Amino acid sequence: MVRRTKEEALATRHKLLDAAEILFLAKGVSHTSLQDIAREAEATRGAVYWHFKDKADLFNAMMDRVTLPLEASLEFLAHDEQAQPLAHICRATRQALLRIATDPQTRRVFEVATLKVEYIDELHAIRLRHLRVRASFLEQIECSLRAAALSQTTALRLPPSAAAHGLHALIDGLIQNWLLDKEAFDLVDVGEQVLMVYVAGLGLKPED
Amino acid sequence: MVRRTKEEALATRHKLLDAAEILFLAKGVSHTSLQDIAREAEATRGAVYWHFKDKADLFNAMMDRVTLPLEASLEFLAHDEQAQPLAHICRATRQALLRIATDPQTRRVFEVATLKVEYIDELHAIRLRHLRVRASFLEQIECSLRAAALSQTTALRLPPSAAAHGLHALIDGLIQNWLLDKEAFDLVDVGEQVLMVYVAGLGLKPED
DNA sequence: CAGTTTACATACATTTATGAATGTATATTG
DNA sequence: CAATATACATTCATAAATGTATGTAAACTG
Repeated sequence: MVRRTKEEALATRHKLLDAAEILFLAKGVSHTSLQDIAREAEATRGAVYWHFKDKADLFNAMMDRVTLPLEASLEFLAHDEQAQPLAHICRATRQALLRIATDPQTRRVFEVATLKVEYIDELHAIRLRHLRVRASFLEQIECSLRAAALSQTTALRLPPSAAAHGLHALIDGLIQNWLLDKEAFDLVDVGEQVLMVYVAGLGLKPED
Repeated sequence: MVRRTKEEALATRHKLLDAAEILFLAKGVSHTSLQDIAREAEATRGAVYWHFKDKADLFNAMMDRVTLPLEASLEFLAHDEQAQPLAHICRATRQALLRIATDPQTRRVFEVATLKVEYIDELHAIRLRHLRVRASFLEQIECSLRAAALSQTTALRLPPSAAAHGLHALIDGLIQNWLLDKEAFDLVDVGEQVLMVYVAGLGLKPED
């Protein structure tokens, strides 16, 4: 009944994804039925199946809504600012941590992706996405680290690849542990501090 | 039929847990039915429900089988070796990484706990366990870092708590990322290197 | 060695999720 | 403005998982 206009349809699509975020976070992905999602969004499973092929498809759409813009902004930052590569890393990291700590939607989706979903073939896309993001992140870091070492005429204490893996693990580990218990420490503050420690350990002097 | 002796019963219990490890890893916890587990273990759901209350109970038993001994050995190491606290951290870390990288059961269970299960209230125990292990780990690290700074008569560049959180995040992040893609880097080698970098960044000189 | 408990296997009842099929009123389009 | 496609809602059939209840033969116990 009451066929909706295109904008209204887009709105229900977003309501469905909003509902999914909430419910996935609360009950986990696999324990949330499409029925649940429809109910929370004040729609029916018909609407769900109209907009999405199945739960995996819906899940991916939910991820896209947050990660695609985020990746885009990372890409954007990457092409900016070739001087001061180290400062660039620090700023980008700080911005990401701040975003996770303050933007509810980003936090929700990150938490779902980290703690509320099982990485299985059905949701293979999430693993691929994760790996893809990581790869570009690593590439970016490695490049910046090389540039920083060059401009400071010091050699890194590690092969750049290993150094980049460490830096990434540090940030990733911080995020995951913070999501597990948000009271344990301040994500942005501690993140900034330990990042400084790590780059200092690499033999680099802070820029800026 | 054919009632088993106590030892045989224990054996089927272990077969069930073995089966659970395999299947959880392959299909994820929530997509593995107790039927699946029973079949894989060449038993029936009757056996499963005899040994375990439900899937959550079985899951926890599976975790215990690996983490309890592991925690015990950590405890053991903790009371050892008060001199050279830094070297102690390095050795303990190296040993843990080595174990994850080489012992199939440990790796399986870690991978299940990290990637193949949803942290929801039903499995609340897993979150609590995770937090408990982390807390004791942090305490241990923080203590060792203080001791190291004291013995080297240098001040840490960070408050010890933040320094410990960073170190833990570094190791944890490495493990998680390695589990996500084991070809990406060598866990033990890179782990050792980045750990050195981090403690150097803290302002400490390597012991040993 | 009789009684009891153990260690399961089997059967049953209930619930629940899924996907497909169908219905339908309205927005959109030529 | 008629035809068609859209945006759902409803219904149905099927499958599958769970928990419980019951059966049972052999191990254990006094």
